Amino acid sequence: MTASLRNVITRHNPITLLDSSCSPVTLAHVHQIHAQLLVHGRLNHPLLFVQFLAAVALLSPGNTAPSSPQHRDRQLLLLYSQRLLDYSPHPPTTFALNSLIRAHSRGPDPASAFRFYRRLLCSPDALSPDRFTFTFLVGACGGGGPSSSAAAGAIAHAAALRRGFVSDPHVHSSLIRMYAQFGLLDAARRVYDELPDPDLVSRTAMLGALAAAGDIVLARELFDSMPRRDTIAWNAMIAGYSQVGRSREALELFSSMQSEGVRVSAATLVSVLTACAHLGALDQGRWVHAYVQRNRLRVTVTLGTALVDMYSKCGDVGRGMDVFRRMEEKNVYAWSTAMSGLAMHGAGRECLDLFELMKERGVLPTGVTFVSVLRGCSVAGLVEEGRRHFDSMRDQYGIDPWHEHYGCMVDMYGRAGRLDDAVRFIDSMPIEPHAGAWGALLNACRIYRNVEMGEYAMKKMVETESKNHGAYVLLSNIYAESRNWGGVNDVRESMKAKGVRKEPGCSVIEVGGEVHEFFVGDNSHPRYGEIEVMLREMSRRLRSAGYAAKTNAVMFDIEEEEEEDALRRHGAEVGDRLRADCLGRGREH
DNA sequence: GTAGGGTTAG
Repeated sequence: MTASLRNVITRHNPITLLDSSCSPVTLAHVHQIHAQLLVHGRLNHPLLFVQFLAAVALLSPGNTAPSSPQHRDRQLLLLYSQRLLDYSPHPPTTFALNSLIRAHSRGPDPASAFRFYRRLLCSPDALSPDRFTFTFLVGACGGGGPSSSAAAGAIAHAAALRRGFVSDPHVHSSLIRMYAQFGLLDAARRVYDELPDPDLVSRTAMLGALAAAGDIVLARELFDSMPRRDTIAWNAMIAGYSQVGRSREALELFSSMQSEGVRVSAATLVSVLTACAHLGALDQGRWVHAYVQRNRLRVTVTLGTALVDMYSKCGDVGRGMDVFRRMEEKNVYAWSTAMSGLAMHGAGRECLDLFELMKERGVLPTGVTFVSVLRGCSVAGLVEEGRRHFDSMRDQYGIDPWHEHYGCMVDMYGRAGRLDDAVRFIDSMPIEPHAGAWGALLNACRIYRNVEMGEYAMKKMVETESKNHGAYVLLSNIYAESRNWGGVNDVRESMKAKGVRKEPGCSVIEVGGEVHEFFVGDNSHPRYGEIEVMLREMSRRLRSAGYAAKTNAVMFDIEEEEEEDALRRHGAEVGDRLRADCLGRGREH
């Protein structure tokens, strides 16, 4: 039960039917409380009446599946508070309407917050909006829900401007965040520049806006220029680095944060875990997990999800599932993350079992969930089941498949060797196939050595995305596997002619908490000499154990004699195996 | 009596 509602009951009414541990509060509870308050005549006090109204309105937020009983209850609670307002024995106040605007800003239809704003303006009691009104109203426009819109946000902004509230610190920072949510960086900046000396919160909001727009350099400049930085400001900067994939900088900043003695929060750790997941930095990720346990931090859904993701992406899916099982609350993010981890590690059946469990628990899948479901089917070779799930997306959940889902389906048919079905599937697509769909087909052609269809897929892929080097590399590998060196050469020539460049491959490994990055042919590491000696030794032992490097298909754009050498240092396929076989040993799994 | 900035899945 929320503190505010408890206060209403206990402070003013000694007879309470409710014990403080009974949460969540349902409509039935509210009826009981309402009855008690009425019986004791408490609602005759305007102040208590409006406090009750506000408490009921604010019980409603939360993202629950539309089909769940909690969701219906929450909707009804919102309606209940409106009825309280409609049938109130007291004239409405700005406070009461603010509460409803606020409640709607967190609900499923934030735009309806405007209904109460209008009611405020048109009220016969000459009410006027205050700084709270605009903070809630602007907040209702962002959020990214189905009814949030930048146009509504601009209207709220204009109204706040007309009434002189944009320099209120709360309104100011809400405006910056709202515009940033719509990707309107310039609008956010204009608001920001309006104040000569924005406070810490507005600065942090602007920092976040810059980072979200990808301007991490400016974000860092703002961060460095801040006269004061609290935990949230640090979090915003670390999250910014994590989100744009500058994971090492995220970890570096986290380390400075600690040496400066700034308090670390759960949100900090979530961003740090994202960075660890990106880098495959298992040791650092484990350190974060230990930190959580040592400090007895509550494993919230967000933190738990980040841990599951980190363990899965760093190769320890078992530990990830341990964390997942222990999580108290599991939302669709948590389930999708766990499913993605299982699919990633080839545990397709387990991924699908988890999907069934998730539905049983009343959690509604999203498009992202279905990406994991289809991957699970793909890796487990469950073509028919995959097809059923794919069809259920639209039929049962009203989700129109995205490019990713079509790509997964092609991959599924392709991996199963059903190349003709894959092509038929592409032909039947209601949207224009993207490079990824052709890429999946091309990859299947490589697996099943179908040169002719591979050439066709390559042609289509290049038509869709002329600079996609992946297409060239895949086709070149097909030629290489069939020992068609002329074909390999042709691909190389045509890449040169079209100015397509293959990005140098890059491997990342973490040793003793430090992340090391290696590009193809890169010998700039300070301990390169030692590494080289070790690689030779590993190569020798692998050979004596009967392992033959698969050089024919992997190589691209490298001279034959360099091949095996380069493979040991790098290589998408073989490099990973080397790493898993040799360096990964000794780690606890 | 109400409020703002940072955190999770492809």
